[in-house]
Amino acid sequence: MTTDNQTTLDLKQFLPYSLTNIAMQMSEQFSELYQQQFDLTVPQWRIIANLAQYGERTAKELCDMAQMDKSTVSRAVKSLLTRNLIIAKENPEDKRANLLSLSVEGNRLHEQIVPLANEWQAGLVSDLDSQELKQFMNTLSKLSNHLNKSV
Amino acid sequence: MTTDNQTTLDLKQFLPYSLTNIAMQMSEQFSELYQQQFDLTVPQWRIIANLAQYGERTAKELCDMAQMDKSTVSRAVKSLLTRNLIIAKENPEDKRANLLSLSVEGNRLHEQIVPLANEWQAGLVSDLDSQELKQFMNTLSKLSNHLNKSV
DNA sequence: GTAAGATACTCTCATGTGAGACTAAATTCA
DNA sequence: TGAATTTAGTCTCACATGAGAGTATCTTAC
Repeated sequence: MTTDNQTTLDLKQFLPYSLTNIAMQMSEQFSELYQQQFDLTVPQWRIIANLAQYGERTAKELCDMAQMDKSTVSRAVKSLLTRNLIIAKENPEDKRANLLSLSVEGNRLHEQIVPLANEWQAGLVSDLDSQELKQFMNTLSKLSNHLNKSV
Repeated sequence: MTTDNQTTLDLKQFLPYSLTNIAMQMSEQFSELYQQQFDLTVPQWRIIANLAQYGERTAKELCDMAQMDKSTVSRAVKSLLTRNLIIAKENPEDKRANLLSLSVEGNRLHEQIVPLANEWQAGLVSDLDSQELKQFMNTLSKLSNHLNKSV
């Protein structure tokens, strides 16, 4: 790939541009699977998925893990609590920061979505062989590391 | 990569999730380069970059190219017009759809941003060798094709 | 050629987001 | 200890976004 630093910018090769486009499409298409069917917003789904994978966390930790604003998380948590999909437990080590975790219903919901998610992704990557996918994930995590370094 | 379709979802490996995170970080970090310095919003920058690369286009075409909502494009175009960064020319083939293009000032602005963008990306991918980058771009475009097929 | 439908764009309105003020709790430092 | 600072979370406000109505123009079908 030759890039002329002076005058030319190829958007297809420019990552902040093309990756944003692709990520938006993915998120949009995948979120159709849970939005109407399970009445979850994107932030709500992200919280549930993180609690399912990583267990008990505080709101702050969820902000950091999923790169969401504290207000967004605060609202999503509030709504998940009223729907009894998550549980808040007092944190013995810090009374400001409740420990959040999935309720039985929340877990059941998550278990319904997981196979849909895995199927969806299997379709998405069906054009790639496993070596290519592995390589792609690897490069992605290098990029992610680089971005986190410079913060 | 082994995935248990029944109960497990690894968010790090789940593309709608991890790609969104990475794309958001990229866009955020890169946009710092043009937001204050050149007083451009993200949609404004995207329009300028597309007009620079692809020449004269209608608002509708910009919507499709950059996956932006028609309202968002309409507002960004309006503002770029009042700032004289772009020019609207009547379209002989369709009086509803003006042909938009960069003005001299718009071009000058773009020429200032391009080297910053290329430098920025060069830093981002500095951990990758050129083969790895090429492969990554290739996989990205396969994913993009797949997403566009299913729309 | 005209009526009916589709399309490009603008505008209005409802909603979600993020910045920043605020409160309560924890930590640091003297 | 006690005072000053930091931190977690909520709330308010300003703003950007996207859905949908409205207008002008173009296309299709009879």
